Amino acid sequence: MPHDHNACPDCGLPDLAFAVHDHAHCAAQVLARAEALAQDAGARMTPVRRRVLEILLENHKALGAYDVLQRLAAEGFGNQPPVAYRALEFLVEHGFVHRIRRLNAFAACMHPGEDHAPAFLICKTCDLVAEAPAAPVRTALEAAAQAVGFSIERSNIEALGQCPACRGAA
Amino acid sequence: MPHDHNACPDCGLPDLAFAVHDHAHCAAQVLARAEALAQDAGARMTPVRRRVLEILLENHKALGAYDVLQRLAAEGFGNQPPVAYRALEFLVEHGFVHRIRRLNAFAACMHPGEDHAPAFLICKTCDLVAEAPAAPVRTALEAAAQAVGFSIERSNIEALGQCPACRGAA
DNA sequence: TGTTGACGCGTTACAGTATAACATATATAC
DNA sequence: GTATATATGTTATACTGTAACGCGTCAACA
Ligand SMILES: [Zn+2]
Ligand SMILES: [Zn+2]
Ligand SMILES: [Zn+2]
Ligand SMILES: [Zn+2]
Repeated sequence: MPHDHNACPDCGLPDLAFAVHDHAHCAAQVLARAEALAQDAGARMTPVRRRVLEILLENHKALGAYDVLQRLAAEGFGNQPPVAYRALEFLVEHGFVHRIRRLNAFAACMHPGEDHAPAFLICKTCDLVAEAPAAPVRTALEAAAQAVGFSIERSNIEALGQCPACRGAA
Repeated sequence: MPHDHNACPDCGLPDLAFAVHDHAHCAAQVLARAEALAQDAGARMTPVRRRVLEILLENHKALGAYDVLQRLAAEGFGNQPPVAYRALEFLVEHGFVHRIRRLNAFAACMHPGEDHAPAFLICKTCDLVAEAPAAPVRTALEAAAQAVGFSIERSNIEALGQCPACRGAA
């Protein structure tokens, strides 16, 4: 039986993105897991790729490709768009990063290796992005598709609103 | 009691986008309804706006803003991006057009005035875009958000895959 | 009826996002 | 150690979206 999707597998804290938590720990765990998974898959976690993941792991926000690129350039990596886009593409393909279409941006996956397809909750006030467990949502979506004979390959479910903290402040 | 969301309110054909149907009739109905709704709302359906809606109603596909613009320019309207974007913005705001984020494109709403928030089924083979009734999906999404204290304001649910016809052909 | 203010449209200019194509360097496979 | 595949850097360009200004039109109102 899998553990609660929305909890840190190590410290057990629920609701990671929106709750206060030891994010250094959170990020380190995810990075280590991603490294191991890449190793297992025979994928090469090169310096640029690792660095991009680290940058995205700095907080639970989504960054545009050009934001990432700016960081990379400042650290001596290439300074042209493909440098960022290629690293991001690799990370997305391997499930280490999610693409948030509504924001034209990318966010580190907080549950790498769990083969999930979460719903993204985007706080319009603090910009935090959380991955919500979306199994029931996908089931309903799959049913809706099946009703008209459509077969789903990939899907994106994104919600814009307010996180608990920002709602409380308002 | 509302009629079946996925049926033509006039001819009753289900599964409009993917099923063969009299699309001229389909488009005319939707256009007429949109005109009436705009009238009721005190919104001005100007020539450019009407034309953009007509263009999007030509088939059940999504068009990029620049595709629309090209059509407009060829017909003597302005040929600069804001012309297309402004008309599209108006149509989206009034619920006559949906924005498909995954495609950076826009598709005519086939159920104007029904205050719906559908899931979009995008066929990667024939490019048709269908609106699937998504009430259960939204309910599940709402539940997932509520579980972490998040309040949703807007959301987009988009699925990429194959429509029945294209799946049959393969 | 003449003024005025809101709105829509056209245009210029620019900002932001993404990819194609080629050259170089690096790492794996044999 | 060479051949082969993979990754990186770079140039150039394509695609998507918006800010800001000026003009014309239409409706409200004095
Ligand atoms: Zn964290
Ligand atoms: Zn994830
Ligand atoms: Zn139709
Ligand atoms: Zn619709």
